[in-house]
Amino acid sequence: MIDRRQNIIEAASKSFTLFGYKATTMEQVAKIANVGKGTIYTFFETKEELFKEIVKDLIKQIREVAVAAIHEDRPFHENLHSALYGILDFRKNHQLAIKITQEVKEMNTPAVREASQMLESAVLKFVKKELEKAIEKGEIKPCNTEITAFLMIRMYVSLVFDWEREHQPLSKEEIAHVLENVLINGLRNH
Amino acid sequence: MIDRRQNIIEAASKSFTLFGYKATTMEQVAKIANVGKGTIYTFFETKEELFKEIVKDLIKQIREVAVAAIHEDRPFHENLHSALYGILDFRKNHQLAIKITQEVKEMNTPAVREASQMLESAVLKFVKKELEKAIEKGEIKPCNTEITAFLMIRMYVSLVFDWEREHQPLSKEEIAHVLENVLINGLRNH
DNA sequence: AAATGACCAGATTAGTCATTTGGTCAACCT
DNA sequence: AGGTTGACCAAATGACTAATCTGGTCATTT
Repeated sequence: MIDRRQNIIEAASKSFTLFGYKATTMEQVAKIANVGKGTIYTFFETKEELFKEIVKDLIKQIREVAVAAIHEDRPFHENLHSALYGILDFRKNHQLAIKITQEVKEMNTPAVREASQMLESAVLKFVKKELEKAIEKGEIKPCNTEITAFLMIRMYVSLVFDWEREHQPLSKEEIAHVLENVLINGLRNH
Repeated sequence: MIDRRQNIIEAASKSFTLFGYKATTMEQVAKIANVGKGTIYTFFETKEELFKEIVKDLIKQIREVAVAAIHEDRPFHENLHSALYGILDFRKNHQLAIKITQEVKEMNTPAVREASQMLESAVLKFVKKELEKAIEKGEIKPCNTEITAFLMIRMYVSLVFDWEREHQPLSKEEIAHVLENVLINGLRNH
């Protein structure tokens, strides 16, 4: 029990992942972390702050996944595809991310909704930056990067999460193909 | 009180619009329609069937709006824009459509969810047909019309409904502009 | 023959109260 | 003395129940 703070974070993370934000009690976290409940409050002002700390870390991990998917020498659409797909794949497999989305849908806890928005906004910023880089390189034409990033993410989320609600799920390759044809090349018949 | 059936439909429509599906009682409908409760059941098997009848009519109206927006001599993207925008504008202003979306979000009543899906699927079919027509005419290149229609609708809904959750709402012209640049022409720098 | 509303079983709701929980702080180690 | 703790509190929660409501039926009325 050397680093009590880290200990608490790990315990809380476990509990949030397992039971969600609302169903996690501070006493539960204290027990898992092997500390008294009061100790938690010497490191974190509130339950919410503790949660935010963990979400911040989650966002950091996501950014790492995205950055790792980018190779400066590859064409823009390939990079964007692997980055976005990586992000969504991470989110699809990361238990805490799943719990957050679940909880925001079925109980709409304010703190959880806020966390979810922060997550979204981090991804938006990332895509926007990539768009700007691509425009500067001349790979794509100038456009409103805010709206375009927003749309691209929506499309990706739709393809990865929503499409399979009523259809066969799409493979990574199919999604890449759709992205390139619809978004990059455009539908127009040249 | 000549056409009792129509009378009931109108009363139910009023009530569904005002209070939503769940909060509408058959007795309420009977009272508004000036008939006995039993009479409703001589025309409609269940509350759900009555609701579906009304939704069917709503879909018909939407189709009319969309069809009216199409002019065969205009380019594909203009038609699609005015049709989709017309649909969403209708939906945004039609009280019953609003109630349905609200209710499916906050109570998720099965009958209402189903109605919402039927609505969506009707729009999807419409856009898909328009895409096929445009491909045949050679206006756009061949593509998976199902996925593409799905994506276009998602994009439109995102732009019209979701974007303004955290930004200035977009004008009709801005949306048309984004549609043409992102979807039709593509982002690639030629 | 068509329309009706009293009626019923099952669902929903309002109200209650005991339990739980986030957060505090005086006592307690070390 | 400074960090740690768990008993403690007000507020929130949720389990439970009684009362009400509602979709649907059907014997009676018109």
